[in-house]
Amino acid sequence: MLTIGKLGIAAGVKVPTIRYYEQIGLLPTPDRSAGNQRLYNAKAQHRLAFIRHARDLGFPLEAIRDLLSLSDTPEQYCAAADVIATEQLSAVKARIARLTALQAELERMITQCAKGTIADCRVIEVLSDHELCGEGHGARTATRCAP
Amino acid sequence: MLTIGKLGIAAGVKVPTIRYYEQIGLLPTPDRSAGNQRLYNAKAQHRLAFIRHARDLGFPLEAIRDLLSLSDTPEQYCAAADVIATEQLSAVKARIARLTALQAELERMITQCAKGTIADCRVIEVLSDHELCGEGHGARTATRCAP
DNA sequence: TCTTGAAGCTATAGGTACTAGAGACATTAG
DNA sequence: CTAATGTCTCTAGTACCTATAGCTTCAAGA
Repeated sequence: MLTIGKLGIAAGVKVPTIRYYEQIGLLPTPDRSAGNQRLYNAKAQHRLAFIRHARDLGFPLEAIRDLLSLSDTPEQYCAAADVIATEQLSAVKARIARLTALQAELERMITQCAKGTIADCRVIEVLSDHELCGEGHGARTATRCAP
Repeated sequence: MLTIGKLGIAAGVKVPTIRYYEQIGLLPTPDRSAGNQRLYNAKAQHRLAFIRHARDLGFPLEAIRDLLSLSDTPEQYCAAADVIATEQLSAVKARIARLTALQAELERMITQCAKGTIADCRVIEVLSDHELCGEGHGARTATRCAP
């Protein structure tokens, strides 16, 4: 059984964040020690690691709640989870493309910087170019710049 | 000259967000029409598209402010610019590494989830398994995905 | 020209996902 | 046993928007 601090280290999540996840119902209320401290088992650690990775992937907490409920009721089809994952995948690919372009421009700037001023800074041009977006623009947060 | 609504459509940013960016000094105060409506030129549109893309890539507004200062003051000393660019470059590289790992994870998820019910679906397992993280996972804070 | 409906204005409040702080109790290393 | 660290609850604050209210301006059709 892990205390909340150990769990946080194991899963890579800060302690107040764990308590916050419990508060909003993403994590079940854990057992308590004689001194009222939270005690977590391996299953809780698994669940928290899942939440943390999904957040890293850009899933909003509500989507994570849905995914968890799908796994909590395994008789359901997985198509809903697959749809969410596929959406996130295209968003991730678009981000990688734009970051790679920005990386190239920053490297060019740093090289140029070795010789004079940055009079021809093109950072804005590089990152304001919609060509790197894919297509649709102006959707909502999670899927911006991704079909 | 664009009105704020047209600008929002062009750059993929909601109208209240544009006003918010102006309020916090990320966008300069624009000209106004006779009837007090904001009017934007192509330069403002470029700048807003840049902000939006940088936000999409996960840069905090303060980092964006730094990046914009590179192009706002091209005459500034290269040393200062170099510091900003180098800082941002390492942030960009870390993001690319992490996103690439996450892309692999998502692709694996989708493949494994292609058929069947949640009972066979390894979405939760894959996403809670630190072994499948790859490198850049946890770049945001030093302690995430700890051993 | 009038009108009507979308789009703009300011100001304020609310939302998501945390994060930090205070002050008290619990646990553990020396 | 004591000192240091960890955990408890609670409240408040942050970053970054987003929605609402109540008003004014603009543009296009009758």
